[in-house]
Amino acid sequence: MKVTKAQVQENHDRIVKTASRLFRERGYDGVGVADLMEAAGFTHGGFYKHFRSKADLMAEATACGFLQTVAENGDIDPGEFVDHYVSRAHRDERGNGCPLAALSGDAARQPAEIKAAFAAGIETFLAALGEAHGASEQPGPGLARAKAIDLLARAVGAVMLSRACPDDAPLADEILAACRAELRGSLAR
Amino acid sequence: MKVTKAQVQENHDRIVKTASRLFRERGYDGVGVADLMEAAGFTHGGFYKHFRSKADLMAEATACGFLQTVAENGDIDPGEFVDHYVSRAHRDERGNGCPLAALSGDAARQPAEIKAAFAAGIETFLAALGEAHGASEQPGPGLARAKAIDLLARAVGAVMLSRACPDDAPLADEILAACRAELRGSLAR
DNA sequence: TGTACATCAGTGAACGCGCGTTCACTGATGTAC
DNA sequence: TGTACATCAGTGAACGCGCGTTCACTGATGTAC
Repeated sequence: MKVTKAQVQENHDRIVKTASRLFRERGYDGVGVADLMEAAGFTHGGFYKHFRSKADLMAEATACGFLQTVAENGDIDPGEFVDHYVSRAHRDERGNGCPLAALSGDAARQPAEIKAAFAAGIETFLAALGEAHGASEQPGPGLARAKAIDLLARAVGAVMLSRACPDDAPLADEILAACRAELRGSLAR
Repeated sequence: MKVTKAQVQENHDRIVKTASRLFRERGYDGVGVADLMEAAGFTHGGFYKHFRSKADLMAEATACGFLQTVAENGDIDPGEFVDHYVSRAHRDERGNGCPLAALSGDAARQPAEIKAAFAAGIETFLAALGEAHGASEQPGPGLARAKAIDLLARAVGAVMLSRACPDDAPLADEILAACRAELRGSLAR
């Protein structure tokens, strides 16, 4: 049965948001089209009325995840960002966390379409961090940008290494605590 | 046909080494048992004479990758480590590079068996970095360990973010350059 | 505004394909005498 | 040392299963008159 235009848009958004969460939880290859459509409340056949391919959705869902994450992390100063990002809560909530920490390992093996979504996401992140960072203490935009890049890489690396450890390993929490402390120290300088 | 005991061991090692390289190149899910055995010069049926399951091989191949990587990065000082690890050569040579940068995203979704191999690999890395780092300038072992963890997370994060960008994106190289410069600055302090 | 018809989002069965794993078989190796 | 036999690494066909994608169909929506 046909549905209203507004309903189509709403359904499309629901599929993308569901995919965005599931991809972050299980990886791109860990979520099938049928899985995903069922989780969004549909049967799998309708998928290709919304997307040309699974890769298309992957790109769209990735961009959606960045939007959500940057909105949550954009308007806070670097210290707050570190505490929020390099945390057990973030590590344990993959589905609502940053796509960089959840999917950048997968992205490296994906087609240019998906990699482009990551590059765009990183730039958005840098712009948000650079503003907060640069405004507070850095006069030169170039230096502030390099510092923002390093800050992001450190935060992403810390969460990823922590996630790679067994859930009950003390090392998993130690990594977060050590990186958080070192990052705070760097920001204070 | 049966083969000599020495040949069995040699074949086993060849399968593990081949898997270690292929997994780092394509991810755990990107390499099938048949693919892998063919790349090592065998037919797929013999796989289960060497391993109880694919997951078993994944753990063994991961440990093998860490051995190789720590051997290459263990006996150098932190500055050399940074230049070697946070480099275009490393980014572009996934198959012979560090398992942390190639597979820690995948590891987060794998069974405890594989995660344990990662935790062990990280500890080996920290021991190697901690010795070089701690001996040269740090008196307290606790601080040296936290610094080694942060150093590793930064290096891993930098390579992973660079790999997530399209191959021809300036951002990919910029990330490596910025993180390398910031890391060198931190080590100098 | 009311009617007839074309559109198309969503359904559910079906497609070919590659996956991890199992199995009967082969034949050189390793062992017991 | 020589012979008979059990072992078992490697072969290649086969298994059930889930994947991404296609397709004929349905029926309410949107549109043309």
